[in-house]
Amino acid sequence: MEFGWNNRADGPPDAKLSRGARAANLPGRPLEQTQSHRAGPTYLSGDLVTLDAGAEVIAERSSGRHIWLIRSGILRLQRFSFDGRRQILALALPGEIIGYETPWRSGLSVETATRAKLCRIDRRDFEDRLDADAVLRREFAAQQQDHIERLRWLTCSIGSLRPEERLSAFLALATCCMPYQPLPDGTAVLTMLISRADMADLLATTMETISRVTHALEEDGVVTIVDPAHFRIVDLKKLAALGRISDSFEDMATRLKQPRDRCFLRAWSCGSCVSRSAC
Amino acid sequence: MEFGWNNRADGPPDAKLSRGARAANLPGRPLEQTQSHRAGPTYLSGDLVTLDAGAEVIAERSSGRHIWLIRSGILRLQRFSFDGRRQILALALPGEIIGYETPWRSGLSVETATRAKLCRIDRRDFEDRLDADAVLRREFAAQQQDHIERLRWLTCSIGSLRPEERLSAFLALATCCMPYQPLPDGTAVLTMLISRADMADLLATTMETISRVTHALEEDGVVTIVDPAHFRIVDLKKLAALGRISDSFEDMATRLKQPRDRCFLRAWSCGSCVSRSAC
DNA sequence: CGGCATGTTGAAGAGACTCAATAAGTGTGG
DNA sequence: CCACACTTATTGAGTCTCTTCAACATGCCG
Repeated sequence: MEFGWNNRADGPPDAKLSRGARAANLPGRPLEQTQSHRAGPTYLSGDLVTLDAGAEVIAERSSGRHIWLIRSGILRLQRFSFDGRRQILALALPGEIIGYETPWRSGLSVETATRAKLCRIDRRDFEDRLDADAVLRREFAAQQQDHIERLRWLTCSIGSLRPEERLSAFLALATCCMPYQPLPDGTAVLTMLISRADMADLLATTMETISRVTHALEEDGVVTIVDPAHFRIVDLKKLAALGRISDSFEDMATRLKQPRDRCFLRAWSCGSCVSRSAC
Repeated sequence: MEFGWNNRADGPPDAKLSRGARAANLPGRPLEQTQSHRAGPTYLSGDLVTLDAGAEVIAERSSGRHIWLIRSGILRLQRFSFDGRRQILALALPGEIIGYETPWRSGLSVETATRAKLCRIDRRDFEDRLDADAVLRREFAAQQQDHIERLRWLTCSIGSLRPEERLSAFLALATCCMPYQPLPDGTAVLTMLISRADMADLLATTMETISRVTHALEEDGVVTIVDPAHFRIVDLKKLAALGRISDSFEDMATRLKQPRDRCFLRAWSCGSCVSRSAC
């Protein structure tokens, strides 16, 4: 079974499709709303929660009593610096666990970057389960490892690549974890699920630079901008080369595409989740 | 027992003391030498190895069969980008395990940043031991967590701080893991064990900028440059504030100062190591 | 239609890099 | 002990990328 948005019954709704994307029958991107849908103590353990984009999932100073399994959507792990600037440290994808970071002090917070469905899990529960189940343990260790490697990629990119190179790499990798619909001519259309601001804060640059660089890539004929949320990837190989990840692209792609969710989703498909087909 | 260089019998030799430092009776910094002392398959498992600064410990494409316990000295985990530029992703300190990164492909390598004593351990051995010993397992997990947090700090610093701020934070943190000798007047002298080039490549800037910023900090009266390898820290609080880590300094300091080595050093004090007092 | 959020474009300025020259310190040889 | 080679660190000048700030465009929704 392949892991991909195109095969999902609960893919993003078509509500915010631009004219161009609607005509081409492409998936739309959910609307970002700053609706602070706080995760209060009202949800039962294992309960399914649906949040709009921009909702706070874990506050900077949180008890850390709960962790979250992502069923759909994308979350961002971020930190605000003294002057209000934001650095996104990681995007978390469906099937991944987020919030297990030890004592939740270091000024990190987690928000939804898109509309998302989450499963809240009690930390104690989670640890007990992991202790008892070697398969889960192994899966979780693999996730942690993936997390570290992505963070290392990010650090190296920010440290020694130019914004254009970082963005190229990001777009190339995004084809592995965002809707990516092939076209008859061999190219394919990527649906960018996160906002320009999120891209900028992940890649440690500004919205303006992202915009400029995107258009520069279009000039170079590597991508075409269908509309702000849809890029036609003309030359994925070249994109990876520009992003300096030609060598590691296969590896990174495999990990991003992995059906990470299987065992966790099975493990926590009980409770209120089991009653919904979306799970 | 406190973790500190000043208490160590095997601290850095005084051979390379500058005039100023020698007069003040400060510890010296070992000489950087590009002597590529490859770790061949001749060492026995658990064997103690002494390497000069600049020696390759793990090559970019390594089998990953061995991991290393650092007994003294500092190692650097690094990656070279396409144009030969280097990004240091982490410094590894005494008591820490390095080289456990899964399949050793992603272009990472490990070298000594100072003269170092290492203990080579067979990966299988290590894993078996970890499986059997909950204390070791916990210690190792804590190390991994520390590693992630430091990497996150680095990412945020590079992403949203200026070189001067990054360096300030680094100097403040260095007081926790490099020789730091208090003076009667309340200030203290930090011995910088790594080279300007390493500082630059860790903080994602250039040697020139490091030099300029260092002198700017001296202008501001936060530090005094005794000689290239010795800084008198006049105002540690202000340094941390400049580095934007006032809030988290205590936390980070505690973790850097932790006697990380105890259980690992005990666990692998057998074999050839036990016969040397340096262990 | 107007309000609002998001995204794009332009112009100016600053910060950091590059390149090059110089200084300081170390080790070697005679 | 000193001259020499060599590494490491510092300083200077010029350049350029990227940010900043501002205006403008676009799309969505009431």
